[in-house]
Amino acid sequence: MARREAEPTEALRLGVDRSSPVPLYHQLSQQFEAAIEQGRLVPGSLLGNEIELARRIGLSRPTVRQAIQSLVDKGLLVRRRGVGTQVVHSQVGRPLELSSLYDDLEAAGRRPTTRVLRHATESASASVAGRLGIAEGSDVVVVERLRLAHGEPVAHLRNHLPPGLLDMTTEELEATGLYRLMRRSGIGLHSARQSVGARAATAGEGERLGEPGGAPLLTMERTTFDDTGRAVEFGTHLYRASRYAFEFQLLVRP
Amino acid sequence: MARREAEPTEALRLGVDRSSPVPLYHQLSQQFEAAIEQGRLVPGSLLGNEIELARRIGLSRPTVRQAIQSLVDKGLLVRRRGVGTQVVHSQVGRPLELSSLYDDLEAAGRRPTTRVLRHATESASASVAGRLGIAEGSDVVVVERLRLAHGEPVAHLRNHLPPGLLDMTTEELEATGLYRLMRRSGIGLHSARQSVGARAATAGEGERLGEPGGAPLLTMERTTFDDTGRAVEFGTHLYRASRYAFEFQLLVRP
DNA sequence: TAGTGGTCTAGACCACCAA
DNA sequence: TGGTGGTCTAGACCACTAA
Repeated sequence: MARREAEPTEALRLGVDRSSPVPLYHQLSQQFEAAIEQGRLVPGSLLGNEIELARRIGLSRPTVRQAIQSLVDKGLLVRRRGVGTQVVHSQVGRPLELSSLYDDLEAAGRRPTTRVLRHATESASASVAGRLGIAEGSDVVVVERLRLAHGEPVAHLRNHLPPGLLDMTTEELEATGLYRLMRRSGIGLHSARQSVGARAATAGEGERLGEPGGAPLLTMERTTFDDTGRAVEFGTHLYRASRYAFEFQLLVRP
Repeated sequence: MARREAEPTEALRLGVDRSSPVPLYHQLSQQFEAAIEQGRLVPGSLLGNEIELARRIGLSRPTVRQAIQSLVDKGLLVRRRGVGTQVVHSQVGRPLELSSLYDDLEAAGRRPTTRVLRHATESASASVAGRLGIAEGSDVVVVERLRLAHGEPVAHLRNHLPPGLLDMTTEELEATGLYRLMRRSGIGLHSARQSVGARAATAGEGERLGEPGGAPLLTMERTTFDDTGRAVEFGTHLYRASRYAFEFQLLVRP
């Protein structure tokens, strides 16, 4: 006997526009994603089998699979052989992204501002040169910034960049975040290696950040790579632990 | 004129075993990955075009593409339309994984051991119930452990688990990590929401961890979900900042 | 046993990039 | 202008799950 349960996707008006330059699988995955986000596809509901889905929408099965796979990769759907494809049971948060403090603060409505403390070119120390994969003693751009939220210090950011990579003004650095400037100038950010730790503030660090000496600080070191694998930035950052924590969502690699 | 450069993959002895139960695309991607790791494919080298590659190995192009795509997802390869597929220029570290302190310490050769301080069932507080998605006041399993490396305290771990999920003994908890126990009992870990911060140690916390009161500690809160999206664990952990930092690799979502 | 996703094939046309 | 990856099709057989 055929298990004839209500097929939630039947009410979804799925379809694609073949005259659009947007890939068909992407159009489809966006429709599924919107339906999940708006609650039209509730957690646990089945998408229906791929072959029937493909027939109904007028696509081939591989294309439908590609759409579904992209949402599985995002953690929104789960596939079970012999069972079907379901919406995951609980709300998954934002997927992990290369976090930008500026964007994080702005998204939280905390009105980020930046004070540029230093913006210069100097010769690379061994440690900086090693992180950026350039020769020791060659030129590097150094930027030190104080990041504030609602006028209160949140973090002290020190970045080293390879020379000639990014032509930015101090005004631009005060108006937005470093990652946005990079993306805007066509640098394709790809990955980053991060180390997050903690230590007590020195007297000078405490003064800059508005904390007493010895106060706990979050530390982050990060090297960011573009999509050819070249280092485009090395950062050494200090965060007021009383004002900031890193939040992120991890997906397990199968 | 045909650009006839040395084709590094020609010396790679690529091939698949069709009698193996391992998927063909997976066999192929493993061969590429091994070649990259061993330096037989150096950064920047081209893989050769997909159609020719498929012909030489005796696979269809989609299968070869699937193999390549999995390495692109891992950050080992870069595709450029009109150019080809290249090995990324710098060695990328381990991809981001749901980190297990036990595994991290073991991989670093730091001989992790565990002392179970508490292993009991109690009724869920509002905060714990909310994180685990269960009713307030219902039973939860609580585990408190001290994790040591080379006999020195590194972290204090407190976990809450929904009842009936995992039947573990105190001996098992002393012998291995919680994630390994979960995987061993068939729980498919899927994702986690983490928050990492810092604060000063209280006198009691300092005593347990071998730090003076007021010493900086790394804090982590984590809720872990299985592949149906149900919460399987909520943890509140304290790490000695002098002995431990989180290291991880992030990939930017395209 | 019936139904599902997992894998694989052999083509096709298009969009982008470098020379 | 030629070569590359990006997308798409219409099938096929297999492995796993639930009943």
